[in-house]
Amino acid sequence: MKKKILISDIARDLGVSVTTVSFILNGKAKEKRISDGLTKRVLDYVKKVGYKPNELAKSLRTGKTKIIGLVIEDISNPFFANIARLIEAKAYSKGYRILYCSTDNQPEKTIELIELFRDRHVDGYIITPSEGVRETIESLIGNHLPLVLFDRYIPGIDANYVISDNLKGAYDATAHLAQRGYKRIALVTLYSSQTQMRDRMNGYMRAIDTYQLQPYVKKVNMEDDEQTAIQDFHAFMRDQQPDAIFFATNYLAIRGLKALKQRDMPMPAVVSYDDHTLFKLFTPTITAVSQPIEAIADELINTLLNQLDGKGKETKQVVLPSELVIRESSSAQISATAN
Amino acid sequence: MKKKILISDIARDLGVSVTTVSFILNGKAKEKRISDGLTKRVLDYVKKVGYKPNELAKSLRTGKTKIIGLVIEDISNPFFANIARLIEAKAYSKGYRILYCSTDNQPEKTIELIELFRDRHVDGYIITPSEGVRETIESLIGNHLPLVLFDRYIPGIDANYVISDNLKGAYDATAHLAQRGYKRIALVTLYSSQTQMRDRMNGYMRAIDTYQLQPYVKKVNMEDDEQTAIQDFHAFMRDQQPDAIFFATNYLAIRGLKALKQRDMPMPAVVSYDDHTLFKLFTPTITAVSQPIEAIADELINTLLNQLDGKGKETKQVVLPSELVIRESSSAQISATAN
DNA sequence: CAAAAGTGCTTAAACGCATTAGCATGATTA
DNA sequence: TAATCATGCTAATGCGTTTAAGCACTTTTG
Repeated sequence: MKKKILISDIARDLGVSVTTVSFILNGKAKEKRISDGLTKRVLDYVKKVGYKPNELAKSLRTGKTKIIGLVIEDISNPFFANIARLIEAKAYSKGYRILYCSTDNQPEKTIELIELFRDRHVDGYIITPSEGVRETIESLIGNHLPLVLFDRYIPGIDANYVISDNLKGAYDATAHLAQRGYKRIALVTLYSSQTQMRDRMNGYMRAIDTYQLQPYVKKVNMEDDEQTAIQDFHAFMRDQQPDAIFFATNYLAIRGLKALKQRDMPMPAVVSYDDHTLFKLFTPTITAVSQPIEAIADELINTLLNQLDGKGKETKQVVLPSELVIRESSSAQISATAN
Repeated sequence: MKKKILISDIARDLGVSVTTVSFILNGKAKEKRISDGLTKRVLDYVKKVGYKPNELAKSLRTGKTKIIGLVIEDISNPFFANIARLIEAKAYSKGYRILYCSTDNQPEKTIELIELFRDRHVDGYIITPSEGVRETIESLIGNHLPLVLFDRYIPGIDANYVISDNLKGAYDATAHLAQRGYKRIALVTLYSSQTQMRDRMNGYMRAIDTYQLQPYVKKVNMEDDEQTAIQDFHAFMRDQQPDAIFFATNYLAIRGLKALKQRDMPMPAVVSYDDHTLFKLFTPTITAVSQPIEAIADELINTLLNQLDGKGKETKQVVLPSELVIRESSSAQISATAN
């Protein structure tokens, strides 16, 4: 176990001061008018002995950690996992690393995690805010900490955010079902007042109004265990007999499909908010409102990097269009044969 | 933006020394014989003003960061994402946080990431090693840094690892297909000499021998773009006409299913190594070798925590059983009707 | 030709905390 | 009564960096 080399070792060995070595290492040789000869000598020696600065000491001194905190609802959800992946790649290429945690959308956990990151002095935050975190977010903004929210925002707070056009996406999905001739179009969503859910609900309602249909809304409690949830869903299907269902998230869709499969019920038409790699492999293939994952990740990391560079004083609020990907599950034919 | 409170502020305000406050904060009040009265007074004041120590300074001084580095092949792969999720939860409850990065199984990236974590002084490592990282891992072990490998190991290195029984899992899957009467059972795997792939190949081969069948092996290059890969796969299907396919990973299975779907070919029987939430929703439902995700995560984090506590001097190598989950995709009936 | 500016470095003070060694007091012991 | 000990705390140092300020020259400038 060879002992760690310090900057002072370099300085001593070369007969110069620590400061000089530090300047050279941080690319300030020219600025600080250090001779080319010495610069080269130091650089060569550093490479030769394989010296690497202690990042902790560096961070303590500079206040920068080159770490971005990613506070995300659930890293095992493909939508979030894919975005995380893209963010990670982009951040990496800019010299930033990602520290992440999943919140399960629980307020206490979210708050705790944000404070944790703050203790660690992360340079910036990318957050999917749960409910009840208004004060925490306000405090970050008050302290001028670089921050971007995504997937949802907090009404009344002037923060950067990147979301998809939930209202239009939900409207399009519902309108599509209506145009295909479905009359009893249900929405399956969460008990949640978060903006993305609220907007999807509004989009659904607007389409229902446009086509003068009756709304059928089933709200699901994510805390329920799977059995309860499935029974609950079966009851809803039995009572309301929808001929089409719009699921407000991908995991609701997956749960719903599972429940439908179990009971071998007449298969309604189905649309899911959020696409999934496997939806195109289902029988029938599943129609989905696909969010522009690359664009979201790009906007997120660019907005954050801008802030980190000191640019971007203005807050930036980005709403990206979602695209309705029409597949078999919402076509009248399939539905007819399935019935 | 209120100024950050320091430990020295607490000390000054209370008229005691920084040392005393530090002792109390670190639970050494009793050990250092500090009076109960003062202890309480300090604790109360700390709570009142909401003081939080600077974790960076703490880490610099103690050499501990309370961070675990998770170097994983691909966080957007559900198998890894789910394990990451479980590890995160367990680590969190023990006061550790997770810093993660995806390697894409590229050696240079893996090495770079490990060194990065080392620079950041993470306390421990959980790694899915790519090929060509032997020296890096040896160096970690040589420096007595707590470390657990998973999903695969590095032959000849005495490191902790947690893997599933790939050989038996692959054998069972193949044997299952053979017992169902399939004669032309193909293996689709990667160009890779990593242990998990090697063992799955060996398991397949052993079953092929047992049932005296002919092997049909298709190796896939993950660097190929999707179109090339699909064409390649179609060619293999055309030439070899397998009646059953065992995919060595979940993403190979997904790619394969996609390719099969595109061409509307006669559907072979299918088994995938690694299960997937959605496999039970497919038509037909997909038979899979399911790895014990919870057990893997538990073993991983426990082994690491033990090392971090200074216990567990002995290296620990855990092989957990995989379970064959039989569904429709490998039943002879379905296959017959699909043909 | 004196003052200003440039040159190529170094000194020393942070950054915020943990920790070792030690010091002053009063109580106990011999 | 002096030596010893327990008590309850503090001074001082170290962790590995960055960086503002400075130093002793030489060169340029007005």
